[in-house]
Amino acid sequence: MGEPVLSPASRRIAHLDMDAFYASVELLRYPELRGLPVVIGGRRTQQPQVLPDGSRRFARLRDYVGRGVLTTSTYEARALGVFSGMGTMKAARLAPDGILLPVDFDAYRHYSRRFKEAVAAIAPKIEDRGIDEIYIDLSDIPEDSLSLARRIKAAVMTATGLTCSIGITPNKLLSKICSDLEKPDGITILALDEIPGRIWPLPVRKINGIGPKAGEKLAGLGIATIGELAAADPALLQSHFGLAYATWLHDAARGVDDRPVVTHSEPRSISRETTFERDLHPREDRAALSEIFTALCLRVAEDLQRKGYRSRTIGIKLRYDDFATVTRDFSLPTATDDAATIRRAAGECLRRAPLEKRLRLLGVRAGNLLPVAGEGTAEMAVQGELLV
DNA sequence: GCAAATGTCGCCGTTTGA
DNA sequence: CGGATCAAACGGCGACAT
Repeated sequence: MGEPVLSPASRRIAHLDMDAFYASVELLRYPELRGLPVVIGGRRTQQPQVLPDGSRRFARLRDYVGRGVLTTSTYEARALGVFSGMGTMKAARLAPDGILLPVDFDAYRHYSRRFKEAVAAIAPKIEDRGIDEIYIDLSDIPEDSLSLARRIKAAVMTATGLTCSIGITPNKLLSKICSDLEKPDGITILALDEIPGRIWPLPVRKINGIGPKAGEKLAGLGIATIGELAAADPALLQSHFGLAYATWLHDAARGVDDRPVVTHSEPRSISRETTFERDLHPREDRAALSEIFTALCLRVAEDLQRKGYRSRTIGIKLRYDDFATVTRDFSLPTATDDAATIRRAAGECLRRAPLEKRLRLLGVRAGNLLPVAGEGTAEMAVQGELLV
């Protein structure tokens, strides 16, 4: 094709992130907890109890026993050093008086739907990034960024009673960084010529895609800030990270990111996993493990049926008592959503896994998904041809 | 004896088919 | 025919994210 290559028009992309989402939803329900250190999570956390006088009694962190982690904490709890992902027992040491609430995913999904609908009424080009954040392509909307951001925040507040933070920049990478800069309840609008002043002083870990490993490695090279990364010798980066990742690092540090806002996507896998109350031994606890294993397969099958997919590759995940993790896959001749078939395939996987150490977690995954009923999509046609 | 649940993606070694 | 080669698929695993 002799199409001329057009330089992409400059874009305007927002990243919207709900503030302490799970905790904030809980505060709608329990307004008396506002201002207190509140955390969500813990597995087997008790529901608040309603006393005869109508007041509520909440579980305290100090009373928690178990091996769960926190999903979210309020800003008051964060001030005490308590963050999401932290072991609940460890959080209890830091904030024994903190209020501990169980997770209620149905409630969070409900508010998630409502805030996304509210945004969609103003700007429909939305990319879902999980339950509490979205990207929005605002390029086609003729309204200045500040008033648009205010209008979106007001709509979210009206629909949910919740605050959010918004970053607006020419791309997803920068908007994701910016939505975090003025949290909570913030608006950050940034133009490309502000990158040196506002982005380069930040630590490299602020870049979405630089995690603990890459962060440590960069620190070892004396690279702490995004500006230092932007100034780093590309050859040095390439020698430590490989061409592909080094190129991405270099672009990211300079605020270069062409990824589109993707408004539709198909799931790649559906999985269920569970961490046991106590570590289980494959032989001594065979019956218990088998029961859990079958239940996980059943739940995966239910998920597949409910969402209208069949899977051709079943996988398992084992986490041992030393936290080492292994996975095994098994591909089927034809895609399935049947629990017994999944169970047999998962059993094949299990036979190939080491079973000497005690286990703390078991997971079952269905990959290679085919939409089941839907009209003939491109991928169905492709998958069909391969069998001819 | 801390460390959840769910999901995506990329890399790499192996297998397989041409 | 054996060998070299190449691409696609597969399987395992690690990194990263919310």
